[in-house]
Amino acid sequence: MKIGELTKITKLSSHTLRYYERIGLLPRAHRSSSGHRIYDEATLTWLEFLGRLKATDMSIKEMQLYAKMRQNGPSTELERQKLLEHHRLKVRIKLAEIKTSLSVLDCKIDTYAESIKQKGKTNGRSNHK
Amino acid sequence: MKIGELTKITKLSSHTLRYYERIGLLPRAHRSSSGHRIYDEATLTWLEFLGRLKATDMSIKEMQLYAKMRQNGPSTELERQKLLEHHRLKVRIKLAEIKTSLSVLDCKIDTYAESIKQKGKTNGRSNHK
DNA sequence: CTACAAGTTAGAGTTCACTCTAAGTCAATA
DNA sequence: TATTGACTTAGAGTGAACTCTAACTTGTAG
Repeated sequence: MKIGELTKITKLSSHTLRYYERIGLLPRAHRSSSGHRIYDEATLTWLEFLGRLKATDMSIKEMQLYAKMRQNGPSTELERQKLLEHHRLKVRIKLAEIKTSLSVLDCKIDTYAESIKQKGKTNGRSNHK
Repeated sequence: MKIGELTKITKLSSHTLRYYERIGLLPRAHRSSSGHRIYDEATLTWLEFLGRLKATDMSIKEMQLYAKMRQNGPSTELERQKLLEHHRLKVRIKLAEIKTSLSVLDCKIDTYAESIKQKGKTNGRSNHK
C-alpha cells in the first residue's frame, strides 16, 4: 500500500510516517519504480505495536533502541524482553499514580457538588423575597 | 517557608516554582523585607493538587484556566467542577487505553519468554557434543 | 569582616515530538 | 495536452514545558 492509504489506517500523517522512517522507527520502505514508498502488512502490525508503546508514554529514544534491536534479528530477543519488562514496570507505576490521582479528582468534584448544592439551599432561603 | 524549602518538599526546582508564578499557576507569593518569596501551607496544598492534574496529563493551559477561576472566587465553582469532570473523562479513557496496551505488552513479553525457552531447548539438543 | 550559599530579575536556551515548507517528480483524468 | 493531486527530498519551524544564564542582592557561619 502507498503512504496515503497508511495514513488513513494509522491516523499518522505522511510527514510523521516519513519522519519515523528517517529516525529509524520504521525500516526503510520499498519504493515503487517512481520512488514512492510501498508498505506491507508487517509494517502496519509494527506500527500498531509502536502505537501501544507510545500510548504508554515510551520515549522515541527508547523506541528507536527497540526498533534497532528488532532489525538485528533474533539474537536480541532477550534484550528486547528486558527492555519491555523495564517499560512495563514504569507503566504499572504510572497506572497506579493515575488511579490515585483519579480518586483525588473524584473527591474534589464531590466537594464542588456539595458546595454548589449548599449555595443553592442558601439562595433558596435568602431569595424568598 | 522560603523557596529552597519548598523545592525539597515538592521536588520542583526553584526555576520551575518561579516559572509557575510567572505564568499564573501559583498566586504571587508574599515577599520578605528583602524581596524573597515566603510560601504558606495553602500553597503547598495547591501544588499537591496541581501535581495530581499534572500526573493525569492536564496541560499547563488548562491548569492556568483552572487556577484563574480559583482566583476569581466561589462564583466559578460550577465552571471548575465542569472543567474537572471533563478532565476526569479524558483520564478515564486514557486509563483504559493504558490497561489495554499493558496487556499487549504482557503478551509480547510472554512471546519472547516462549521463544527464548525454545531456543534454549534447541541449543541444549544441538550442543550435546 | 569575609565567604559563600541562597535568593532576586529578565530573558535566552533546550528537548521532545512532531509539523510544515519549498521545490520538484509522477500518474491519471478531462 | 493540461491540470490535479499524491508523492519525493532536505531542511526549517512550532509549541509545550521547562531549564538555565547573567548579573545582582541578601543572610548567615566562621
